[in-house]
Amino acid sequence: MQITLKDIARMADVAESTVSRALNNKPGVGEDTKLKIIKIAKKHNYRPNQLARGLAANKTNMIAVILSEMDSPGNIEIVKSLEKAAEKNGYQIILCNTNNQTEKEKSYLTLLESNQVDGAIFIGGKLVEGHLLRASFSPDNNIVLVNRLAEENFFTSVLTDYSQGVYKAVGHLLDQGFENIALVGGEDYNLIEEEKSAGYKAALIDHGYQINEDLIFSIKADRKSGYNVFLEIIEGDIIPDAFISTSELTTIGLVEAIKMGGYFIPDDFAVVGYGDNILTSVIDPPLTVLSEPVDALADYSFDFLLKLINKKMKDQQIKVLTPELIIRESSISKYN
Amino acid sequence: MQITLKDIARMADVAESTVSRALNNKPGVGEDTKLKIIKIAKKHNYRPNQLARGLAANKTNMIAVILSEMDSPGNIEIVKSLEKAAEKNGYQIILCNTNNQTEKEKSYLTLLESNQVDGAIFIGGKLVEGHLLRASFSPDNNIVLVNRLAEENFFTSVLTDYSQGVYKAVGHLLDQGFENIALVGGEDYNLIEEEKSAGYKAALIDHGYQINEDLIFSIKADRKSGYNVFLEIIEGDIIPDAFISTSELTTIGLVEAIKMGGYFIPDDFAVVGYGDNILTSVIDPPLTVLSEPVDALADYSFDFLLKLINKKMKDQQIKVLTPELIIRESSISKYN
DNA sequence: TTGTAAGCGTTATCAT
DNA sequence: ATGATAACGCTTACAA
Repeated sequence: MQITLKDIARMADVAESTVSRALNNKPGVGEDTKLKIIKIAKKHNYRPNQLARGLAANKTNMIAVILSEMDSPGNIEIVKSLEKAAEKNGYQIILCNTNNQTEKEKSYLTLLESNQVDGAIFIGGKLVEGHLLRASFSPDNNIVLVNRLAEENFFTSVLTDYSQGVYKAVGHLLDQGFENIALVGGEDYNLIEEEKSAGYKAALIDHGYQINEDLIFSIKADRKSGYNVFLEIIEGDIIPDAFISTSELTTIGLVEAIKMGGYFIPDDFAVVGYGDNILTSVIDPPLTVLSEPVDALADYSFDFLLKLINKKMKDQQIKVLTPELIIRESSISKYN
Repeated sequence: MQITLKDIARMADVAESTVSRALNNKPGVGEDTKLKIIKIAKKHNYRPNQLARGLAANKTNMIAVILSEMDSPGNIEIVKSLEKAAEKNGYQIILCNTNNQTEKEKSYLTLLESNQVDGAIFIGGKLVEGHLLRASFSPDNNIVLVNRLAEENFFTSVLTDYSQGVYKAVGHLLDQGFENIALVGGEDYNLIEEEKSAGYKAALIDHGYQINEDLIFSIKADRKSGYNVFLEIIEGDIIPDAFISTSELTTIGLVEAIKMGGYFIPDDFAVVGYGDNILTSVIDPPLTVLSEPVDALADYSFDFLLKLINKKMKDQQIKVLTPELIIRESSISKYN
């Protein structure tokens, strides 16, 4: 069995409460008794039982980070950044992966509802559903959303401005002389997808072009779908000369399909992908990408969560960050 | 405030213990009272406080998975597989990333020592150090090691047989007519690196070749080091015609450097990489790789941990799994 | 079948 | 400055 507060109290010949105060640096302990207690604790490698502590203090110093998708290096980057912020503030992170399954999300939500964590950050995922919305109604459930939208915007959230991102990408491709730009977005009917196509359309119109709905594709955000959509497209009536792909995995698949078909990037098709990370960086040729502000997403969301936990958040906060367009070979026209 | 057992007991007009029994499907509750209680609990969306439950029962149904490296897709695959196993057995996973930092490992170890988790699985990382060894002495600390060695083998562990893996790779390359095979391994002086070079040497000798120590390289297991080691090698005296790279990230860097130098794979240099996953699959040309048995690693390690937790492990167990050589274009000689 | 009560290891309140 | 004690929400003998 582990050594407990009580044991230490006995050994130091003081009350448990004194030991607790001493070990937690709380006022009201004599300097010498404090030293004595600390020494004994160290000697016996004392570790406070966090369950008991959490139960008594109603605070665990743990937060849950709930990930919709673990195969996205961009998400992993956000997590790593969150880890740093958490460590700096004395919090530990529980990382949970839902694989976009609502059931798993519900199950992880109980971490919050059963007081195992002080708050939760949800990264990515589908439009917020009822269970999350209901949970958010309790002021005890501190929730921050990252890159995720809800019909009604009750949530403290940090968002990437996909609309702006796609707008930039379209502008760049038009500059390069590409005129038939296809948008490959996610299939989930949700507001984020709407944003993407809004940015796409706005950019085209602002530059004096027509919108062709047949060049907007909604597919599952995985590699295979990215691959298949290209096969489908080249069988179609309108063949684009450029692609904007708005998820990491579809980008991978799309590029694969293009190369497998014997076409060249950017000569036959220009490509703007998503996410500036190890996965997209391995692709040949070097890919122009919309780069997510991963560190800022992490910093803002952790900061918001901390404020929620400490009841320092007066009004609901929403922070919108703009992705950066990093231009590389895959979108540079040979005619330029 | 959340609703508690006591509240439900009051509403149902029974004792708390009865509620506890009813909600935990324990014997000794009348069918009708049980139904009544469950109904009330459901109606009020009751969630047991897991801290209190863990404190009372000395069991949290959570395990920690402590990852040395989050950028390795292979490790992520193991985690995903562990998640499935955990879910099936009613456990929740706390995922922790140490980034190979001993300090972080120590800090996460307190999850075990402070009873927040029932056990821990350590994936990858350096040779086991004192803190882990000491922790393992307490029978309360249920620990399983995956792909990690200790000087003294006190740990329940699941291992990939890197020696066998490299042995296979060398044999294959020799078959293909490559005769100057370089081994690019990790820098950490630890037993795993020794195993790799042991497999390398054994294969060469068994096939009647000499060993050239200058063809064995020990570098940091990251992308940049993989890149740099190639630059260094082509400046050297002996130029190899094939590479075996034993980590995912060095493989990426190595291939990059080869291509950047204007060389072709496999014509100028054959390459056998490590890890059959999304990252290595994106590389052009398709890479011959040593494929880690990720699912088996996960299944065995979770199974072992469960046995440890339930005190069903009689003797210390060590399971060794052999990686598979998946042959693709990058190691096929044009002269064959 | 059901209730009573002790106990898990802390923190926090109130005396002293 | 220190101690005694209740409380956190649950589980589990033991009693009824």
